[in-house]
Amino acid sequence: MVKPSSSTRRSKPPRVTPPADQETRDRILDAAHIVFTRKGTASSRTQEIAAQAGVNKALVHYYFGTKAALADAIFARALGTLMPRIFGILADPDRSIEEKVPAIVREQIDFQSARPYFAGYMVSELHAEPERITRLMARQGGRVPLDVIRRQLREGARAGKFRRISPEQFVANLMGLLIFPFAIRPALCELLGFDTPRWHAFLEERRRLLPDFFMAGLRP
Amino acid sequence: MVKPSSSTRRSKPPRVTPPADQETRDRILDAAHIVFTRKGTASSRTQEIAAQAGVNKALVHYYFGTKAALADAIFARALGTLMPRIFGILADPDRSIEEKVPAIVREQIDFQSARPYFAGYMVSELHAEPERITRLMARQGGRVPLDVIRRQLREGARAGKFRRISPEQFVANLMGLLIFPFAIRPALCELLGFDTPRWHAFLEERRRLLPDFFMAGLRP
DNA sequence: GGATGGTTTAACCATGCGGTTAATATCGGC
DNA sequence: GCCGATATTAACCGCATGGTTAAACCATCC
Repeated sequence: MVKPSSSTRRSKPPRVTPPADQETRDRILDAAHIVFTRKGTASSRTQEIAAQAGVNKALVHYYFGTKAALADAIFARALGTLMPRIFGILADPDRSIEEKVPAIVREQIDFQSARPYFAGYMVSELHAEPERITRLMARQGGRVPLDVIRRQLREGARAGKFRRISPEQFVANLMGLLIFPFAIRPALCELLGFDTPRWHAFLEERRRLLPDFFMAGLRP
Repeated sequence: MVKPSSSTRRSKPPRVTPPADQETRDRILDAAHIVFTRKGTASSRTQEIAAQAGVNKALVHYYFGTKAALADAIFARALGTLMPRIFGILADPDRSIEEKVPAIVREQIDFQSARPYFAGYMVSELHAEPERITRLMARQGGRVPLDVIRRQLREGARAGKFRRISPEQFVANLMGLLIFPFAIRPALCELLGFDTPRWHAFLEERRRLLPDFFMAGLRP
């Protein structure tokens, strides 16, 4: 635990916010991520996070002050992991929409498959505490960059390649198709009678289908 | 409050499960629905439900035994409201897919618009307690009726009208497109810079767009 | 080797909350 | 008008949980 002391340590001003040991800090963050994503913030116990991190409960408070602050950190981190994977690709001016959509589909199906609780967690938190995203978006990034995709959609429409569709609808459709099935996986499996292998088959099918389905939906 | 006594009352066996006054029972259910959908089961307090129902907290337990049981009741009720609206239409053998899709789109956008917390609540609960839906589906209905839609998709594909697509993918796509934006509304509004009027404009646009988008996606 | 200051822990505290209980209110039947 | 049942309440209980505290720990510097 005892790391070679924070490198950003200046000698004169006696620091106010303790930077604290980065290693244990990360251990707690990782533990919190596991617990929070699995159970949601409200049903998670700081004690369980501490245990998961192999650390005393008080230490969690030492590093993050309050459960809510820790929850914020985890949520912000999750958001920061997810959004660039979608909007990073969408904002690329050097790739056509026909290239971007399959790329995002592949990327997201891989990403979400590897993190079974991620989508459900995100949606749940969004619903449980809608103000949080306002707060967070204000602090960091801000709006999402839609100009590239807007331009590409407009040009495609002018060329008769696409139907007239706003980038907002485009994004809503894409995210709905990609994320929703993961967010409600247990229900979907029960509803459709999927066991785990059939779920994976479903995802494989989806990987092939979605790009065509989505692009066909774009055409007039 | 005091209703003309339960009609199902038999005189001999001293009833085990109290049928209890239907009117207050419903008042509690309605109150619980409001609180649970707004805050989610985990963050809701029985006290708040009681207050919302204008009733003593103990009475909630008198009627439903435990918070979890009440939560189950509310969730089952919500599921029973949502599913038939989608699968009732889908299972109709007398309407073509071209008729069903726009009907469901209209219906769902109206339904969800009138219940801003519904979608988020459903997804959250699904994520928080995945076993619940297993339990519930076993008790009531069971699987979802996909045969009609399967037949229609197959015939459409044979006629060259549709791409080859399984009813499972069909349903996943439809639900994702319809429900997801409502489930993450706060995030979507923040992300896309929507205020309330623009959100409604977005929904209007969506009402027009989705049937075409979806049907175009089906075509080969 | 001891003073200093960040790190970690065991023990503790206050309280919010789910659930229970025992007493009261209300009504239908006689 | 009283009886037996159900309906409703105020008061209470136990405990889990978020958060605090005071002490121990352990590097590092002089």
